[in-house]
Amino acid sequence: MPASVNKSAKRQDIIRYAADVFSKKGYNESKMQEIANAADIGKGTIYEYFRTKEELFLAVYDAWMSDYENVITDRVNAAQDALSKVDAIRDSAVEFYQSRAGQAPLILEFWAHALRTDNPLFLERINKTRTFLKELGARLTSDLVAAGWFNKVDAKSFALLESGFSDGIFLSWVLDAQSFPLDKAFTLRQSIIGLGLLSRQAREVLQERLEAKLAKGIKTS
Amino acid sequence: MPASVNKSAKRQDIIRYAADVFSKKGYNESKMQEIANAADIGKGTIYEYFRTKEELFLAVYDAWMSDYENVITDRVNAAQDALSKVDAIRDSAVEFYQSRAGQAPLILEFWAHALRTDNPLFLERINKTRTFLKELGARLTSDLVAAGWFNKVDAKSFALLESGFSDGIFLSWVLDAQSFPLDKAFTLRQSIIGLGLLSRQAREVLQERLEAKLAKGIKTS
Amino acid sequence: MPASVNKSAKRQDIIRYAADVFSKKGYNESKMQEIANAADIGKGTIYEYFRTKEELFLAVYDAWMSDYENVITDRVNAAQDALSKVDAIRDSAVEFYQSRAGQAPLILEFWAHALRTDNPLFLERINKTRTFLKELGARLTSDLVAAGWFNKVDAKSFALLESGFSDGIFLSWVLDAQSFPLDKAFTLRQSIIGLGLLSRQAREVLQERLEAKLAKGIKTS
Amino acid sequence: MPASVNKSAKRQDIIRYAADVFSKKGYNESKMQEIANAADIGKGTIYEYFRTKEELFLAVYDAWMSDYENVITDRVNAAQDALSKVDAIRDSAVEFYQSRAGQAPLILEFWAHALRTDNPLFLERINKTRTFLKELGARLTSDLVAAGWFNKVDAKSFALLESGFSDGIFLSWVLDAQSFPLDKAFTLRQSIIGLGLLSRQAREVLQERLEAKLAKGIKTS
DNA sequence: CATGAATGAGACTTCATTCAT
DNA sequence: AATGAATGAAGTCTCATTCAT
Repeated sequence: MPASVNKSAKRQDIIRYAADVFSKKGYNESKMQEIANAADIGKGTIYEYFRTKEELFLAVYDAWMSDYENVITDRVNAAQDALSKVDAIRDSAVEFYQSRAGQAPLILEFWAHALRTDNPLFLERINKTRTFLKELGARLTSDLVAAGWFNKVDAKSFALLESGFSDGIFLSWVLDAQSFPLDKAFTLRQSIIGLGLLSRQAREVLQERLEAKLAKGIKTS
Repeated sequence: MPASVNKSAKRQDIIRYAADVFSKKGYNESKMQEIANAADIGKGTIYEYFRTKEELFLAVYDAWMSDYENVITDRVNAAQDALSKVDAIRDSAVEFYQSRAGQAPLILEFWAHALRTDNPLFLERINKTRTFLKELGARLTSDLVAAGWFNKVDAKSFALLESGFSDGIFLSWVLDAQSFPLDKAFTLRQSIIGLGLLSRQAREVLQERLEAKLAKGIKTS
Repeated sequence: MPASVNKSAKRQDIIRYAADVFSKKGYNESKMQEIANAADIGKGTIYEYFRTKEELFLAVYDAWMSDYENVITDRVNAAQDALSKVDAIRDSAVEFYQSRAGQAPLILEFWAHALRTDNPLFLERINKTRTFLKELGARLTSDLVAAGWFNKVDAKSFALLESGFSDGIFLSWVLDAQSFPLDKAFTLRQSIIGLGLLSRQAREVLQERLEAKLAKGIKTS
Repeated sequence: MPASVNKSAKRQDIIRYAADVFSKKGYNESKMQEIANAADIGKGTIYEYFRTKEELFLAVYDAWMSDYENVITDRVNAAQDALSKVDAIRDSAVEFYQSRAGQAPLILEFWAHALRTDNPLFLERINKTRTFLKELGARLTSDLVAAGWFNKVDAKSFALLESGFSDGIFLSWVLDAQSFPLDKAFTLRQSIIGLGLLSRQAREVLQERLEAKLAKGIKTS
């Protein structure tokens, strides 16, 4: 009779409603009672599915990030060559963030919470996705170098940086109240990364030195 | 006898100790009593200088960001030409973040708090620094284009993106437990932005299209 | 098992215990913890039934005054003629106050609180009972005039004054540490009001003038 | 140079300003800082003249009541015969209350505070004035009986009751937001007390019994 | 399984009072 | 004498969590 007929489905239900509440109020201002009301269940029922508020919060983040990884994986697998795979990542990231624009502050809340809680699971979960993205990025970068599209670049360093770029654009977008088009920003990012800004003349002067740096990456010494 | 002999100095004292506590515990887990203990003053004394916990939190952020802006302004002013000014920004950002590595989580905490509080002062304060950085970045970018170092690029769009890049790298650094050298990352960022990753052959194919995108920026339609 | 098995009964319980505490300590010196202890419940439980301390205080007063009005109404209805109804009011007032002698200071506390709080509900509640008593008094006075027991007197003015007399006697009784018999005082009051103090000779001199004043009441000019 | 050049005068100053603040806010909501501001002195200065907030409060009440007693004493002494002395009391009471209408709630606050504080001085001070009034009233009543104006009445009982009547009218006046003319109410009171309400016929029936009660007063059995 | 009444630890904030200047 | 910065005890109210039904 209810929308969710088994434990797992109901768990998903709660996560969905909790995500809404957490998004709007942040972790500390979200009350278990409010989440229960949103999910139209009793306050005690939440505790049948999650031991603590923190565990629920983690589950919400986990659901978001798993969705994110899955969307990207699907799109990347569907793309034929490295170049289209890169586009696939960019497009799925943009679409994903935009489709959940209302919940975007949640991500910041997770990051902040992960840094302040004693519970190591939060940082672990964050790094799971970060590692997924960095490895995927490094793999594609290597492919693009191998295919002759890219100059030699330290793939791991670049992937780390690039995932930072993405998060940074997303962060700007959120702090600026989503006032600029996210897709355009990601496209511009790609143009910059691809072409660089230097003029022909400047490039002639600096090329050698900069190529060395790209190849070396950010490794210590 | 006391370290601080006047109201203003004592206020700074409290801000300094509060910054430590907020950094370690986050906003909600930081207790006024704990801050008072750290500053070795009575709990009530804090309220002689700050009306609420939130006001103190804002003052801590304001102090941080004001310092940041001042450091950058000084270094930029001391630099002679646009190219060294760009380096000055990069260097002062890196040094500033590194010198306060322990308080880095504070920034995330502010961002998260700003997005959920009803108090508009938080977002306003954040945007003050963001605007400062974007305008400085746009100005320098225009100079570099005018000087022939850069190809034509929409300066405001690029500055927005670049400040996002910086925040993103900083974010990565914090979430990765500061496990990579921040200066190397910023240097690599600069190489990428300058030279781009495309190989000579790929560049020939894509140059025209990408240059158009750089000139256009992220403006809508 | 518990003394109160439903929400409403438990609410009444809390009101009863709160009345005790408020009576003994006054509003400000009564602590929620103390009331909770008296009622043998958790501090938080009070807040399940009353949103604030003030709301609880109002509920205590409301319960007292509702009881008071009900007692009087019952007794007045049971009395046959106007004269016995007047006695009924006097008797029920005296008995009511005496039966709750220990809580008498509460009334003063309400009056004082009502005059200083911003919450208009307090004065409204006070005036509800005052209006009830004044209207009842005016009605009976008119009946007694009509029945020839009383000379012509402005019924509303007299009722206002008489309810003031009652409160005044009660006030004296409380401030004098309840050191005189309340019933005797009310009886004496009734004798004075009925017969007046003037001697036969004085009456002859003053009767006409005073009767005019009684008929006129306290209306302006 | 200052308005008050000696300790005693400054003490009076503080009392005056404190009376204003206490009147407006009540005891608990009046803050020492606020009183200091009103008196345009430093917070600590109040403590040069009063040991505690309660002592200041008591001093305010004492000043009020001393003024009250003095006004009445002066007017009563100026009156020639017992009958005019009675009028003098009534008039000075009415005028005094009206001249300080804004501070009227203060009296209630005192009464309430006296009943709840452990400090016995409050009730003692209240009873000082009450005794003054009751003794004065009893003396005048005896005079009026002796002079043949009044029937035989227990003077002490009547004086007790009558001072209760006065307080009761004052109370009504305050709780009804001073919406009726106080002088008219006191005049009506006097008419009732003098003449009584009973009609000629009723009086014939009840006279004997009521006169016995008046003579007996409220003494216990 | 589901619930929601009960709980009490704990936080922020207030403010009377002190005391060094 | 006058001040006001400093204090910390104390109070109201919140809310995650429990558990009997």
